[in-house]
Amino acid sequence: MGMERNTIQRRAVQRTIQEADRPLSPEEILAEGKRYCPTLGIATVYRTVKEFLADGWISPVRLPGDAARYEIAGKTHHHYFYCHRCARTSEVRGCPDGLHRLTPSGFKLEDHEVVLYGTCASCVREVKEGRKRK
Amino acid sequence: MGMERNTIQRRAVQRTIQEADRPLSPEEILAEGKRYCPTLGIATVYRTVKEFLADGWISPVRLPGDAARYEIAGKTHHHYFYCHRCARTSEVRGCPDGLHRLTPSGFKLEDHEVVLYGTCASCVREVKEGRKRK
DNA sequence: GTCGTTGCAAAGCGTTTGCAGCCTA
DNA sequence: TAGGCTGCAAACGCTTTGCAACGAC
Repeated sequence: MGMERNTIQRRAVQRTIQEADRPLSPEEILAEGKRYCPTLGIATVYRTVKEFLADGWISPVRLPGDAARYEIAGKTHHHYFYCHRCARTSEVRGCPDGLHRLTPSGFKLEDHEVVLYGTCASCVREVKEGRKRK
Repeated sequence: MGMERNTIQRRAVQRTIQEADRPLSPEEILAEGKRYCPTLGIATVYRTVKEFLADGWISPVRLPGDAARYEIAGKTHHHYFYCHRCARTSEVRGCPDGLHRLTPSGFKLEDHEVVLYGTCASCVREVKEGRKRK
């Protein structure tokens, strides 16, 4: 694989992505990665992510209209829930039904992407707390 | 509605979006709009699009990894089929079932996006033709 | 004539790249 | 020690904003 030198920075990025339970944006990788390497820079994050992508070790998660996020490759098929309040992306298991029914006749369906939008559990909780205090 | 003055520029943007048979990016709106107003500037396009969005006249089309595009609002709720062969985006009516079933417990589902990927009817036909000739 | 609107240019913002110095092997 | 790797800062492309001039009403 492309990694020729095993540096603190690369281990930090690798570990960060590995330990995350959701796809991370470069900025999120930087913030978390600094816990393992305080001098970590954003340029290195971008360069390392690019390398890991080329290696096939991670795969890009592209939500409509949002910056790319990255997660370990080879996970089982899944989709995403995007919280518009905290901008975090959670993983969603399973697929909706009837995708083939939607496909126009004559078209060949090969893949699909589903993104759910709304408020995540912790934000729902915070909103409720906020209302109580008023 | 927000439009207080009926300027050439706004009419140009409005007409461009109205006459398009597909969602347009700001850059595409600028290029087309210049046919109706040669002095049209990109800043005005962004400002006008923002206004139209606030007015509810147009709605954003968000495809994964792609820049935002805009189309006339008020169409019935729909999704998109992206053909990876000709890179065209078709409209798909209806929604899959069981979206709520996918939503993690405690989360509040407010919206969703579905993108189908595959081969469109005319590309399916072309591929078949190609095979026959062999 | 007023004042909302425009076009330019500059500023933001996220991402990429050039480069001198650092550090892994 | 060599040269890949890093961090800084500048460059980039797209979008937003400040401002003086313009023009719809």
